[in-house]
Parts: sequence; C-alpha cells; structure tokens
Amino acid sequence: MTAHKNLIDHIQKKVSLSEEEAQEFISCFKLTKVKKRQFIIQPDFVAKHRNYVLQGAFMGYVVADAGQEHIIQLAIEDWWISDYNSYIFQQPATMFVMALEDSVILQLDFASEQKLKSMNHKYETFFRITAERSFAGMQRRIISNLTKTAEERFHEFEDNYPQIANRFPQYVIASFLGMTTQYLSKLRNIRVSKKS
Amino acid sequence: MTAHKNLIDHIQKKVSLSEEEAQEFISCFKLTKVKKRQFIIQPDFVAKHRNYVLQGAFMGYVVADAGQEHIIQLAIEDWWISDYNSYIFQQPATMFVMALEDSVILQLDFASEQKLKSMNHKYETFFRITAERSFAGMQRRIISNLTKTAEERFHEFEDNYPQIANRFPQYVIASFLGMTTQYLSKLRNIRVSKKS
DNA sequence: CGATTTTTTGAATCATATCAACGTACGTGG
DNA sequence: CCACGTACGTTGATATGATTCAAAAAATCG
Repeated sequence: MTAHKNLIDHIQKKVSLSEEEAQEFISCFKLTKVKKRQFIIQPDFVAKHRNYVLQGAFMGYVVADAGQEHIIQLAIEDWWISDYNSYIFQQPATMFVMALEDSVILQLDFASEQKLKSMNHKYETFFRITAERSFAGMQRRIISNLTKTAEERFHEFEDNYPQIANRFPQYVIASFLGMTTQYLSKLRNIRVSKKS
Repeated sequence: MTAHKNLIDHIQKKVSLSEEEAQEFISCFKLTKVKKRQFIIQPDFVAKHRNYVLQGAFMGYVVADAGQEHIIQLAIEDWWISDYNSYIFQQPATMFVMALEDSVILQLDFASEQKLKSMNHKYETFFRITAERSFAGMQRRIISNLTKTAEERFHEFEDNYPQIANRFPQYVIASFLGMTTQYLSKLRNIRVSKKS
C-alpha cells in the first residue's frame, strides 16, 4: 500500500480523487520488480501494460535496419513508459523497453485500464490529461529536433533534466537526442576547454 | 447542420453518440471561413480554439532564431489543427497556423470544451482517444525522423499521404519532413532520372 | 500578360556520422 | 579485495548527407 503512495500523489495532481477512489484505482496496478538489462517490452509482442516507475530507470528504443539503436523514451521515478503505439492499439510493438537499473514498477494492463475508464469519469479524465500532455511534450520535442543543432539540444536537455543527464551513461543521452555518442563526447570536451 | 455532418461522422468513428448527443456536441462549434494566407493562430497569443477542417488546408509552423520556417503540422479535410501546447495549457503560442487555401473550419473554444467534457463521459472519451492517437502519431514521427534519411522520409510520406504530397507546394512538404526545399528537389530529380 | 511564387541547378561548405583505436572505469567472480 | 573482462568515453582521420547561397527556369495567379 505505502509503495503506491507515489502513484496516488501523481494522480491527485491531475484529478482529485477521494480516498476510496484512489484505492480503487491503484488496486488495478500490479507491482513488479525488474532487474537491470531486463526487457519489459519487445518488438513483435503486444505491449500488455502501461508502466509507472516507482523506482529505477528505463529506456525505450527501436533498432533501425542498419542495426543502430535509437532511444525514443526515457523514464525515471514518477514517469510512465510503454510502447504506446503498441499498447493503445494493442498491436505488435516496434520498441524495446529495458531497465537501465534494478527497478520497481506498477503495471496497468489494457483490460484493467478499459474497466477503470468505464467505471468513473475521473479516471477517464486522468488518462485524457496524461495523453494530452504527452502529446504536447512530443510536439515540443519534434520542434526541438527540427529547429536546433545537436549542441543546442544537448544544452537544452542538460538545463531541463539535469538529474537525468547525470544519471545515465552518455551514449543513452546522445541517442535520445538524436546524435552519436562520439559526437556528444566531442561537443562536451570542446565546451569544457572553451570554458576554462 | 448539414455542414456539420463531416464532424459528426468523425466523432462517431471514435465514440458512439445518439442523435441528440451528436447535436449537443456540435452545437458548441462555431463555423468560420478563412481566406488563404490568413492566420488563425500566432505566437504570443493564446490559441483559443481546437480547429476541425471542413474544407481547405492549413499548416502550423514555428520560426527559428535564424528566421527559417519549420512546419510542424499539416491539416486537410477531417483533420484537427491548433497549437496544442498553447491550447491545452492556455499559454501563449509559439506556432503560426495559417490557411494554405481558402478554408472552412469548425472551432471549439477552450471553455466550451471543458463544459462538454464535464457534461458527458463520452465526450471526454472522444478527447482522450484523439489525444492518444495524436500522441502515438507524433511518436511514429519522432522515430521516423531519428531513424530515416531525408530520402526515406520523403518516400514514406509519398506512400502514406499521396493526396497531401500532391496538394501542397513542395517547400511545404520539405519543411514538414525536416529538409530544405532545394534538397527535396534534388532527391526527386535524381530519382526520376534513375527511373527512366 | 506581367508579377509573384515555386522549383531547379550548381558550387561551396558545414554539421554530423563512421571507422578505428585507445584509454578509462566499473562490477563481478574468484 | 584484487584482477580480469566488459562497458563506456575519448580522439583523430575521413566520409557524407544535407545546408547555404545565388541565380535561372518554370509554373501559377490575378
């Protein structure tokens, strides 16, 4: 129960639930422990869950034809992660989602989510708000990718998510920002030498 | 009334409404005519509406520091357009949204949308589904931008949206796909000469 | 038809990727 | 708690996809 407090707080920020509603809502989630490097979603399998990170970190990535990994999503505590294109439409996934650290997540399966949404208007509202904000965030990311250079994207990221920038290996950040790890390394070191 | 039939059909594809519900829903929309090159959203002003295109075409774009336009969204009949980051949070816009042709739209203002969502669970469901699919679409676009070359993105676009590829000037497509109009021109002509 | 908008072409340049090699750090089993 | 192996970061040389600039050609529109 206490483990779910984070999730309750998270939900209460978007819709205001009574104690009973909050309990009803979180009772649909399943607590799961995931070891570092373990996958929770893989291509060709349908993403069964929407995953809320209680503790730990994840990355979602695709593998292009030529074999390079491209990180599409990152998630740490209090973030959600899944292959939404798979989950929403219940189609085979194209992404891998892998734990970057030993982690604990709360999983909501598709059927339970449908049940929740039909039970209570507020639950539907929660998912609507979540989707809208995710969409707006994605759009900001598209704008950033189209209008900024690799260096600008990196600085923006450092400024907006300093905790994440330090917590993950550099190749993860580089890939997430759409550049190679070598190029990010060069950017950082040129910058450092300029600064001194 | 008959002008709104398109919108009713659009909504019925996502949630099933009675005749009365459908009427109630669309009664909140305002029909507006927009001339080619006219703006319906501009930076620094809050986006007042969510816009459904009955007839015509629009583009949403940002202008980067160096002055180049980057097209973020396109919309034709039966699509929605706005600066969602502005609309959802009711903050100043960063995008321009401009008509590419003489157009007719149905506009839903923010307050009316809130009212609709609180009135009927189904309306909320409609907006939730819309947001989820938009989000999934944006994510596919991010993946495409990160993993494909300009040429591949262009072919993908031609295949997926042939009507749009032909309807708009090439510089619009180029910008939407994140490349210059000159480069797209080169891509097309190299391809044509290879084919013959 | 003239004026504007859109597309094409070529040359020079730039941002970023690729390849390859080496250095460093880390964590895991003995 | 050391040592080894794997994972991660750096550096330099080279390659390339894509941009920029400039100008001309083609298409469209009032």
